[in-house]
Amino acid sequence: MEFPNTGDFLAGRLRDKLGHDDLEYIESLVVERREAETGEVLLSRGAIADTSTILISGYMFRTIESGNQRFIVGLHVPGDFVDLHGFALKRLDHNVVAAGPVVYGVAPHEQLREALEERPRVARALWFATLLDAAIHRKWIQMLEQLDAPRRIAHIYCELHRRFELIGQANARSLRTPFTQIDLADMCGVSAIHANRAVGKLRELGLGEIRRGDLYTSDWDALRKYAQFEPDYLYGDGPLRFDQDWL
Amino acid sequence: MEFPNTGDFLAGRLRDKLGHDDLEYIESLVVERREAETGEVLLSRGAIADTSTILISGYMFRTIESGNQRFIVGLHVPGDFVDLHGFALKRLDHNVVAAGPVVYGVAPHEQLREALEERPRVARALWFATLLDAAIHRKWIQMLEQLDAPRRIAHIYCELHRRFELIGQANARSLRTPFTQIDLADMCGVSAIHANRAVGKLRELGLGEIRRGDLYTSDWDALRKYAQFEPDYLYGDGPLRFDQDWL
DNA sequence: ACCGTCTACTGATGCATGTTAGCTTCCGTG
DNA sequence: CACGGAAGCTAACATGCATCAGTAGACGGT
Repeated sequence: MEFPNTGDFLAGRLRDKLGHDDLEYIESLVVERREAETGEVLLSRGAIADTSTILISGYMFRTIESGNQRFIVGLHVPGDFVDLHGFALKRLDHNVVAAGPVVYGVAPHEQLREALEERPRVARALWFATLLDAAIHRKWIQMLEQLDAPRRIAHIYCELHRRFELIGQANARSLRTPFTQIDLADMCGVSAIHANRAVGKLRELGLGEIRRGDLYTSDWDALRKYAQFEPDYLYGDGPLRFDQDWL
Repeated sequence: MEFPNTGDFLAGRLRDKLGHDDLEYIESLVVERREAETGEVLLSRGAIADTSTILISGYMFRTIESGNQRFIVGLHVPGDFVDLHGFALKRLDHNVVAAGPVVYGVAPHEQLREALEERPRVARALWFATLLDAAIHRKWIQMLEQLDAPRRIAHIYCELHRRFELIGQANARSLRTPFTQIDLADMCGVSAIHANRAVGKLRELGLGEIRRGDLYTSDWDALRKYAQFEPDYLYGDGPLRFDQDWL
């Protein structure tokens, strides 16, 4: 994966929503490429940022700290802008942390502001990206209200798998992540011990084997059914399909 | 409360973020005022809307249905646009339901689109509103991951109280809502029976009395402490204060 | 090779919450 | 006034999950 101007690493989720020149334009906003290690805090709550960040490879967490405890409130996959909201809100209400080794790009707000003013299609695509984040948040709320721990874990992996499908990077029999069981626990709102039992239950049920964060399964459909996973909220190809005409 | 052109019922949360003429402009987008009864579904998942809705009085729920069960994933108070995201996403991923008797305004997308193009400050204020929704979603995720049922209920009332403060409608000793204990249960992801226990516990602890949805308390601070409520995420006056200069 | 640390895993016990069932109070309506 | 439905409430038992205690393997540093 080269950089810059390769034309295939950026704006993953928007890839088939925008024309070639808009995509190239978005790429051109990224002036620098950086790397970070597991656990590195890329953006801190309360800090004022003058750049926005796009994830190129790896995973990032959105976390909220509260009394020595960490809560994971969102996940990001390659191609996601992780802090577009920081552009408009100025100060972030949460942290952004590297879930494993990551590569990311940096886009100065100054140039983003210019983009918003001069490229209405790009402006709306970026707005769409933040609205998609909100839709995913809502699904997590429902997931936490409805599902028990094993199903929450299954749902998270199903969501990630679908998100990788949407950027053409899904694998038929596995999904590789750097997540520890502690990470899974912090996403699901359960203790690490219980996350371990939940992982054990998925194995026991024959739905999937999670080893060092990597999920191996022979039957995604069974896993999706178990987790009651319905992908509509990701605005891919289903009934809620994102309306391209609008852009 | 008259209509239209009263200048004081709309854009509650944006009131002190925009100038007078921008507020008037937003008001002018609302071409019709309507009413609805408890439980009425104002917007259905999957439907295509050509208008956006602003809540004038009462409460609305955002709900997701799943297998005969209803999950409440968000709340709205007067002055909130409840479906701005419907404007950009076209199809909604969830329902919007009247939590009690409501009055609301309707703004055609056509005019909103014009507003976005001709009034960059208004466009950014509306974007801010959707980002604020997302920040609230994140807080709910954390709340569900961290708190037990009594604290979740307390947190929800503290959040509502603060949101009413921000639009100048808070009451020092009470907060009136039309919520049933079933509604509270569906917000907290617990059974109705357990919501009842949680309400009983708050009463037992002397933190507040909830009767037919109305909360009476003599000590908001104690309630906030119990719920570990930190209002920063609402982007009011705290350290995360919304940056007016930016608009 | 040794040590400490991090991650995965297991069992025992208690609290939080779900489920089922039945009862009461309130309120609108015939 | 009688009635019925919806909301609030209570009890008894079952399950989910937290907590505490402890073991074992992987890994990096010395």
